[in-house]
Amino acid sequence: MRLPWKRASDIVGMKKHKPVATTRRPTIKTLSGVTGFSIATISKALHDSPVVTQETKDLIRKAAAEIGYEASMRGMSLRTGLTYQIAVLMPVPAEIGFEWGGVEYTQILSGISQALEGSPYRIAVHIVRDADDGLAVARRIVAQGIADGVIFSGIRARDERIEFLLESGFAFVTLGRCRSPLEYAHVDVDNDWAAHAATKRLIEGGHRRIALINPEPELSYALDRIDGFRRALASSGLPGCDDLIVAGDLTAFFGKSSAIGLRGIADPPTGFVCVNESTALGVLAGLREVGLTVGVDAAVIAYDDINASAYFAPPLTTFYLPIEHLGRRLGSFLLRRLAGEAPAALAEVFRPELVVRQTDRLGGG
Amino acid sequence: MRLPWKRASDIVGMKKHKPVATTRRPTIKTLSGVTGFSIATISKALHDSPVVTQETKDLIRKAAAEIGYEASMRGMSLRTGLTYQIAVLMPVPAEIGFEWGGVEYTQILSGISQALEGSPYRIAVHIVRDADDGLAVARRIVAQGIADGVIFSGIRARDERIEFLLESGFAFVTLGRCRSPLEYAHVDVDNDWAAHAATKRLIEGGHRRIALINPEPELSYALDRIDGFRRALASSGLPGCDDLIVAGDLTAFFGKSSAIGLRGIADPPTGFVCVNESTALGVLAGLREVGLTVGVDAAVIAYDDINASAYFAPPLTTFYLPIEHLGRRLGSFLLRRLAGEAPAALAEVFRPELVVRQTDRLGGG
DNA sequence: ACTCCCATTGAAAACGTTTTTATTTTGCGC
DNA sequence: GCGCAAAATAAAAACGTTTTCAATGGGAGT
Repeated sequence: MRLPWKRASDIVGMKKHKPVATTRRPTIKTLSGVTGFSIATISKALHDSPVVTQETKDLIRKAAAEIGYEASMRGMSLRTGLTYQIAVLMPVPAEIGFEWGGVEYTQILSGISQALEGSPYRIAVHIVRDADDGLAVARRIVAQGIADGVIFSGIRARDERIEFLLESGFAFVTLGRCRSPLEYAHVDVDNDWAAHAATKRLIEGGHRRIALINPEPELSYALDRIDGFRRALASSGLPGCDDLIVAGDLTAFFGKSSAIGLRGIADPPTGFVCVNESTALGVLAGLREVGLTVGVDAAVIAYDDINASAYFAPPLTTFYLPIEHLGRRLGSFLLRRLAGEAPAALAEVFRPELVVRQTDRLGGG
Repeated sequence: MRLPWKRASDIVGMKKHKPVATTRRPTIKTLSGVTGFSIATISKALHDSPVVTQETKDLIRKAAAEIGYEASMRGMSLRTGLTYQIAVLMPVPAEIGFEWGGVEYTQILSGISQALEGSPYRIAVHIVRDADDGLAVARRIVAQGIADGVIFSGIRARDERIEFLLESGFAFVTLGRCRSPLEYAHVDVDNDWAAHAATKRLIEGGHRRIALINPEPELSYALDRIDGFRRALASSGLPGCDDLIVAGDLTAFFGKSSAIGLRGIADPPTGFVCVNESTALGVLAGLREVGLTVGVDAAVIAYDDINASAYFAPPLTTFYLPIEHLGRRLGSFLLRRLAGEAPAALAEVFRPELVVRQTDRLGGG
């Protein structure tokens, strides 16, 4: 192993403009000198240990506040083995290229960060290419103790990351559920319900041939949506539309090419259920390109996008879920997990809110 | 100061399924036992110090690789005073609400992360509400040594964060430049040029009244764009359009209401230069609402968005810049800064690429 | 008054590094 | 073979905590 990295002390260009007033930040020893108590007592006092008198605690806390003492993360970290870091696995496909759908993570991070406010924990972002890479990163995080907990998404029907983390007893929360009957902290969206509702809505609008623009089928929530989609058709006594289910990445390009392709087949779809806003935008563009705007509707199940559907032409009916909420839950669940709560209690499934923006009736708009 | 946070060791629900095979990860002492060398020699060998024989280095490195030794970040951190963390200040307005434009940070993070790959540094995301909050966070980072360097954006004409960090000698890189003549590492976009080119293009298309949908005027790049905008009009001998410059947040809502408002005044604009895709989408929606599609064009200067303009109706001409590139530069500049390079050498201004998608001619489309 | 115990506090070790200083080994000239 | 400098390695201190264990004190019970 080689560490070709220079230390900060080596850095030449970093001239400290205030080299004289170099008052190092106070340590526990400084506080010991000020108060006269030993560092052991001080540590205990600041941690509210029952063995130390209330009077002493007050004294020490007051002094700490006065000299502006804050425990050094580095010292704590070494001693306790903790890092006070929450690893967030952010999926970024290797080849981003010109288009990219992965737009929702800013809000997730924002939500998590809000939940972590006031705690000593910080977010550390780890970029992962795919689920396999995610597993590798998770392994490294556990093996090297890089973080105290992990948050990740893009859950697959059978998810090795979940299995591994459960086995190693590491704290984690997922956005999404796998299909294995495992017990772990998670936040999810009721995708089955949303897909069912969206499909049902189009059926009630008179559509009988409905397409489902879905994400890659390894993803757990892709299956959930297929379930809801099929259920809606079946319960309405309509023939299944499995031939109109397409799966791909979440780009507008995929939406567009799917729409064009599907409109070219015999008995083409007149309604589209889209996985997110990007694909919906693409579908609209595709329909325009083949000269269709009336008689074809689209509904979006967008719980992870920029909520721009209102500005599309035509405006789209969506199932909206402020993903920041989910992020906040992810963060607070992980904190509670780290505090010792059992994972069984840490689960929540959100139902997105229907935002009606079009009539969804065949020929309407 | 009180630390109400439990340790990992307190956590009850975290049963280790493999309590027996609890082989702690090897430390430098383990390696010392294995090789017979002292920990001092080992440390030096792994850091490629010239005082240790090549033979010994090889021996130690081989042993290290065999037992899978990796230096503990915690130990290093305490000793060196470094954290091996890069703080990225991610701006998130307090009230996200239903709409939100801040969508680009995922790509920035991805780029930075790519640059950091192979280095011991990791990204730590810090959410900030605004520039003032950013200053407060920067102060805390410096005072408490939370990170070794900072990356931030949303630079203002006069930016206190830059001033503070320069003064304190802390390593940082900015996305954007302030207008003060200071020397610091930065990455930026040639906003003046882009605004000039976009405006010029609309002028050549026959437009004489052109609106500029701009971000809030405290931002440095808002001023740059106004400069380019004015310059284009002036050099074409056209009267200025300062009355058509509007400033606001980067949401589609702002774009829409601006377009509607501007089309309502006397001598309304027929061309729109938009700050980003969200506002452009809003402008299109607004123009639709007032019954206008022909005779009015829009150009987008979008270097920070989802690149969906191709799917708008009509498709928009944009100035595109893959922001991930900028992110990569930000990361590598910070690494070089940390390695001691002078900030003067660490500056790069990108010129976005024109992507023509419409004729931009008055009446065309 | 002498133990004994409990309540506080203090001393010291430990976490895993890096770095300074000291010690040992080697090579060389005589 | 001896002395000495130089080269290589080892020892020890330090970074800032937490935690175990020891020490001190006072009060109650006899």
